[in-house]
This record gives sequence, C-alpha cells and structure tokens, in this order.
Amino acid sequence: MEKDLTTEAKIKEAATRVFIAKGFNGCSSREIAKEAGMNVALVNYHFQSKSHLFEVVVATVMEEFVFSMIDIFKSDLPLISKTRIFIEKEYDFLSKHPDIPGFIINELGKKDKTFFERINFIDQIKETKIYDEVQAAQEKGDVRKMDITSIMLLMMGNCHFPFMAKPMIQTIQCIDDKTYQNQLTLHKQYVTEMLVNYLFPTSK
Amino acid sequence: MEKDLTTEAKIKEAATRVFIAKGFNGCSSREIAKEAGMNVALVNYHFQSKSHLFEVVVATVMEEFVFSMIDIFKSDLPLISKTRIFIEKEYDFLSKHPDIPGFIINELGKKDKTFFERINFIDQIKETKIYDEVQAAQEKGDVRKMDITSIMLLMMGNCHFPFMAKPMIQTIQCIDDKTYQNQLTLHKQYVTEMLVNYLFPTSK
DNA sequence: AATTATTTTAAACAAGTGTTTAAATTTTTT
DNA sequence: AAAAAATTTAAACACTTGTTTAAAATAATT
Repeated sequence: MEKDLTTEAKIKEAATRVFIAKGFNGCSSREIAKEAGMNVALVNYHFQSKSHLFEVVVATVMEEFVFSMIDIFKSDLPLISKTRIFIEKEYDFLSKHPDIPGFIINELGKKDKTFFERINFIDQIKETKIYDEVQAAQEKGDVRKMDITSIMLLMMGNCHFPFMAKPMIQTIQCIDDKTYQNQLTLHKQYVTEMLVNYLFPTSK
Repeated sequence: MEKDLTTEAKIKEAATRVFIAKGFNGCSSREIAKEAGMNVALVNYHFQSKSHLFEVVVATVMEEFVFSMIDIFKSDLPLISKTRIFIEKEYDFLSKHPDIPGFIINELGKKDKTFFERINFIDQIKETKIYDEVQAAQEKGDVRKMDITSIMLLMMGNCHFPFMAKPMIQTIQCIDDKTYQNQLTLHKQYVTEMLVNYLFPTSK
C-alpha cells in the first residue's frame, strides 16, 4: 500500500486518514504516529507540531477538494453541460472521499478564520472565470437570475449533503451501506434533473 | 438569563452550549462546569460521566430537532402546503439554532450506532403517517415518484446545508454575517420554488 | 575511513484529562 | 432543635495530552 514513501509522506498520509476520520480534537499525536508505524517524536521532528501537521493536511485536502470542482469550470462546454458534468464528477469524487465535505465544513467552523485565509482557493475559483460566465448567461436569459451564492448553495448542497448526512439518513431509514450507495446513484439523477430545470428555465 | 434553574438544568444548559459549539472531544468537563458556574465534581455528581451528560444533551437536542420537523407533518394540510410550510419552519428553526444540524450529523458519524438507536426518533416520524401520505399522493400522480429517502435528502439538504456550510461559503464568498443572513432569506424562496416545482410536477 | 549531518528512538516534562474521595455545607425530615 | 439526607466543595487519583531532550542509529560528506 505505502511502500517507498518517505517518512514525511507516510506521516502525512496517516495523519490525513486519522484527521478526516476523527477530527483535530478526536485524535492524538501518538495515534497518528502509530498509524504511520513510527515514534511520536518523529511527527514533531518533521512537522513541528500537531497543529502545523493539521494545517498541512487541511491545505492538501482542500486543494484536492477544490480541484475536483474547478476542473470542469475551465472547460469550453455550455453552462448546462458544465452543470451536468459538475454533478457527475462531484458524485464520483465524493464516492471515493465521502468524509471530506464534512471534514472541511466542520473544522472550518471551529478554527479561527485566519487559519483558512492562508489557503487561497478563492482565487483559484475566480481564475476560472465561472462567475463572469454565469453572469453573462443570466443577462442573456439562459440562466435564472439569482445570486451566485445561492447557485453555489444549490449545487453544493445537493451534491455534498447526501454524503455528509449518510449516518443520519441510515439511522432514520434503517438502511445498510450498499442500499445507501444505490440510493445515491438514483439521487444523482434526480438532483441533476431538478437543478438543470430550475437553473436553466428555457432549457426545454 | 438563567435565574431559577436547578443545578442540573444549569449544567445541562451549559453543556448543550459547549457541546454544540465545540463537539464532544473539543471541550473538557471542567469547561462545562465553569460555563455553568460550578465545580467539576458536581457535573459528575448529577450526570455520572461526561459521556452520559453528552447522551442526555444529544437526546434533548435531537428531540427538539426532530420535533421542529414532524410538527408540520401531523397537520391536515395538502402535501404541497406542508412542503412550503416545512421549509419555512425549518429555516425559522435553523436561524435560531444554526449549529444543530452540523452537530447532529457530525457526532452521529463518530459515535457508534448503538448510541443513537436508543433515541427513538424514527418511530416519532413514522407515527405522523407522512410516509403513507406521500406514497398515496405518488400513486395518485400528485407527487413525483421517487424513493422517500431521496425526498428526505432533497428537503433536508436544501434546508440544512446552507446553515452547515455558512463558514465555508463565507470564506469563499468573503461575506459577513449580516449579508449571509439576507442571502438565506432569499435562498429560502428559491429552494421552496425549486422543490415544489420538482416534487409536484402537476402543480402549475 | 573518519567526521559531520541527519534521522530515529526512548524517556521525560509539565499541563490537562475524566473521575473519585472525603470532608464541608445546605436542605429535608423527624 | 436534632438527626438524616442531599448537595457542594477542594483535593487527589491515575492517565493521556503535546512537546522536548539527549542519546543512539543511520546517512552523507570529506
């Protein structure tokens, strides 16, 4: 699994696993060290402190998370196709990393703001010109006129929430992992249809 | 603020505040005691352990959370009105308790399943007969034919996510609390329109 | 091959953790 | 008013926490 990784990479990988699963406060430096198969002191030797290691992990995870979203923004497709593909890709990514949205939203809510201002994923989104593209389409009447924040909430909410809420929904509905996974595949179709219909009123 | 509350109530109230804000692992028994204005030992005298106090708090919060949802289910209105009012009430409730969805989803994901099976909010929902009502409406063709789990995901996702994701969206969009609050009022309208249109295809 | 620099280890540090104890205080009962 | 019960307190318990230290082992350089 993790063969010729450097010590630093091993620690970072183990830390990512543990932090995402248990959160910053839910685990100890010793647990991370053990998961990486080494001494506690090594963690601090390579990453100075638990907090700093956490910052490094969050930055990497966030980058991966944002990258999975903005990748599609850059393409040359019409917005309606971008929307469909965005949802498709988002469900793909989240199937592989179902705990990331919860992790980010959660830890983002607890840490102080300055912590996350150091990670410049805002500029990365702006660089894609997606905001301008949406606004232009709205002026043409192709996209429903609403604040970009709401569009973002609709897209992210309907993609991320089903993964974040998995334990809750499973408890309420008494369904196992396999069933829930199938449900998600179905749900992706519903979400796509609903969002496309709503955001592109002239599309049919 | 908290005048003639019993010691037990004071502790529970303080614990609820602290647990919701920082999570189970993010705070100490001493912090809760301090917040309640009393000795650490008193917390354990009245609630046996931190874990048990947490269980009590979660059960109460969950009850409040579920109650805010099922209250409307019991009424005698047509489903389309129930949907509109549900969203309205949900945004009302969440404006007052914005951190509860994140708290529940989060802690539900970390604790073992048995912990939450003791809290029977499943039966409470079933008792409202909302499932049967939806199914009947689907057979009549009034409600779009889709799994109840997906309906739940659509409703909850579009209500809860905007509150859970507040810190993230604020970071991405660089907007302050007041602006975000206004955005939520707008968003509620969008969500209502979108969900009603999608779930009740024959409604217009 | 000897020396230096880097990496890894075990042990220790002080501070904080949940929990318990036993004494002091207050409230309730007789 | 005296006795019993319940509540509150300060202090201690054993344990875990993040972090540091100094010695050992390994790698790189001369």
